[in-house]
Amino acid sequence: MQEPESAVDPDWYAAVAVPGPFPELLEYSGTCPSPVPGVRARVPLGHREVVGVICELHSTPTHAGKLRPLLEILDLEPVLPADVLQLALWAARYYQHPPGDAIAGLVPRAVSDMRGPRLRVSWQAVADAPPDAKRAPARARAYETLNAFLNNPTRPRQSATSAELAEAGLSSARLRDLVQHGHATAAKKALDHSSVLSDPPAASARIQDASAPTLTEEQTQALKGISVQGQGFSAFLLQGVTGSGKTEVYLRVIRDVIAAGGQALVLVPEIALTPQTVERFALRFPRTQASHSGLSPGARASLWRGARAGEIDVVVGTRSAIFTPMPRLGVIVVDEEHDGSFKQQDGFRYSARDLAVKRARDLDIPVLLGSATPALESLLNVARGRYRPVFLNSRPGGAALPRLRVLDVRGERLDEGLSPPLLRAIGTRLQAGEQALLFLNRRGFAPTLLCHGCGWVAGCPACDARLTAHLTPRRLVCHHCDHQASWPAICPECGRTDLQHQGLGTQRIELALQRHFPDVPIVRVDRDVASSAKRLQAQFEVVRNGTPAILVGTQMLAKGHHFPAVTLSAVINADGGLLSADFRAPERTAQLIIQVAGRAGRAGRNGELWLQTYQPEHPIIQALQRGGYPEFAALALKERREAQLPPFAAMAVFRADATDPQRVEAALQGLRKLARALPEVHAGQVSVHGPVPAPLPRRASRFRFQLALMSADRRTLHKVVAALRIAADKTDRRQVRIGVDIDPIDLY
DNA sequence: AGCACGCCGACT
DNA sequence: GTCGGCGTGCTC
Repeated sequence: MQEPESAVDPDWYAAVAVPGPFPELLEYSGTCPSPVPGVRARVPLGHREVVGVICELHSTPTHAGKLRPLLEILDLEPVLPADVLQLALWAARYYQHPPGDAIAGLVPRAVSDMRGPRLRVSWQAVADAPPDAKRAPARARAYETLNAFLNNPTRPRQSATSAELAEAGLSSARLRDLVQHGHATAAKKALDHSSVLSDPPAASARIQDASAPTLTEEQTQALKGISVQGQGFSAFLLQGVTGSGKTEVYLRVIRDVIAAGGQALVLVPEIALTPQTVERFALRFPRTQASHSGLSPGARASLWRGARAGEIDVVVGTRSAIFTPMPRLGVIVVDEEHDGSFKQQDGFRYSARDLAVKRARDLDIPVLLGSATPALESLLNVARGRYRPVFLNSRPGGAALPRLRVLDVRGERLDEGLSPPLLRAIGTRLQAGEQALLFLNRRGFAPTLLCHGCGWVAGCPACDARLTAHLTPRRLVCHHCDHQASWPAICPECGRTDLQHQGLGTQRIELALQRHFPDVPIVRVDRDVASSAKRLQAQFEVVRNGTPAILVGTQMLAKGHHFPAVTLSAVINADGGLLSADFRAPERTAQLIIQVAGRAGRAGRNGELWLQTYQPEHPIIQALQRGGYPEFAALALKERREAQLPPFAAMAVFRADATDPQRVEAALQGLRKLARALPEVHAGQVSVHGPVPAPLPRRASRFRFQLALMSADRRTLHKVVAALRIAADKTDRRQVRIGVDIDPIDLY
């Protein structure tokens, strides 16, 4: 290929993060004015041009092969400041993800378009050389389409973008073909997005704490224990029961940081990032901004710009906010640190919580992890002296933690999953003018639709899963791939009308409660309701006035929201998480139960938590009943230690999927074989498990397998994983997709 | 990922 | 000859 060779010798060599599945940075040569790492550059890549981020500069080449010259530096100032760039590169290495791809996902599109050059390609027909309609009819048709588009009588134009033409039915390949044969000319035009970078927020008072509540004695002690100023790196685990005022402690810590001219980053779980959460910070610190995946490109760019320029004091965001550039960052807070949403579940599978600790260490600033139900990982870090524990044990206002009532439902005649004692207890609370909250981990009406005549079960055509019956709208829905089907009136197998729905969903509980308590509003909160923000707000409005009501819902109910009038909460089916094959299921179940408990009995009223279970003697339930979460955690840690499972071992999982099940298993079988030949595996320092089919073996028409690796030593494991990944990269992505999940939190 | 190239069968 | 449809291989 002909390359316009630069006449002069290169002055420097740049390692560039280029979007794509490249295991390393790509190297280019450059001349004269040396750029700063973190700026974008236009570079040639194969037969195209892409935009990448310059990560490193060297005076001598590193790559053995030929180097092509970098085409253009696109920024004067880095789009990624050095610390964020280093964090992202470290994370790409740690989580074994292509660095270019990792970095491409971080920078807002409008700030830096990494997902392909945002170049508008415009095309123009050349009139004097139409193709021969006989020899090349397809080409002639393409030419005609182009001509017709440009000479459209209603809207004639000089040129057209490739996107417009694609809509008119001309593929970019066809257009390129026209250009190649001289029937059209192409002109490339860069898209201007400089306008996005403007509007700095008006300077104003940075702290407004006139109305801040006085701290309780315990909060004051906790704050003393944290004593953030000038202490450098330190990781704190703030263990506070629900309602103990953790947020107020965060606010005080952040206050001091801002007063000293610093910035603060607050990470919250996806489900907790509500306008109310942000408002809580914004009232105290006017220069607060929310960061989450739903931001418009403009808002995202503006946040990025403002944070980078130091005009924003507090960023409250979900996991991706960990990469926000903040030049004067003084503290990082991770609220509900045990929450699974801090771990990205596909692609670049980083843990924002763990990266928060890493970033704090790099910057030598404190990090504050808070939870009522800390992850076992974090508790072990306390035990090993890596995190400093801080406790908040009582609830302001003197409300006691709800009493745990384990309700053995064996032999009870349940009405739609509800036992008579529970119904009576709810009735009592309602009569006392109070509210009740019922938790069930499944939305819809019923998880199974079954023919009583022939045993036919409504299944998903694309997954190994049953379709869940939904009542409003009346449909069958796959909760794994969103496949929808109509709810049949007769059995498609045998034609009988004897269709029964089995199992419980939130809609079904809602109906049953309406029957039992016809005069009381039943408020359902799950993903189906939450898809409409207005509807969700309307639902909460009913609850907030404090008159008798019953809330029914999934996870969404268990987290974050304040329901002051709720005095009874119940887990309808506490057994769901006790039977799972995933060794982390008990931990998640216990956390959920405690979270649900936390919804009841606030604001001075004592509450109760009911657990309906078929296994009242189960160790998890026993431990929770005896000593709450700490007792459970001690038990669970002991079990994990004995079984040498995380957090006592490091873990990595290779996940593979393909349309052909044999191919997937064979690919992982190959990796396993390779692993066993490695000395670390052979010597037993690293154990290999599988390959086994994923718990949901077929999802969205793809077959899934996984291969797990564990080791007592993280670095040994990393070494083995790195070696295997090189082999995995050699398998054809188009046949079998293989990805690595470092520190997985879900085996799914 | 994106793109070119080469090979194939089908059509004209 | 061209036209498409694909598998295969490469990109500093």
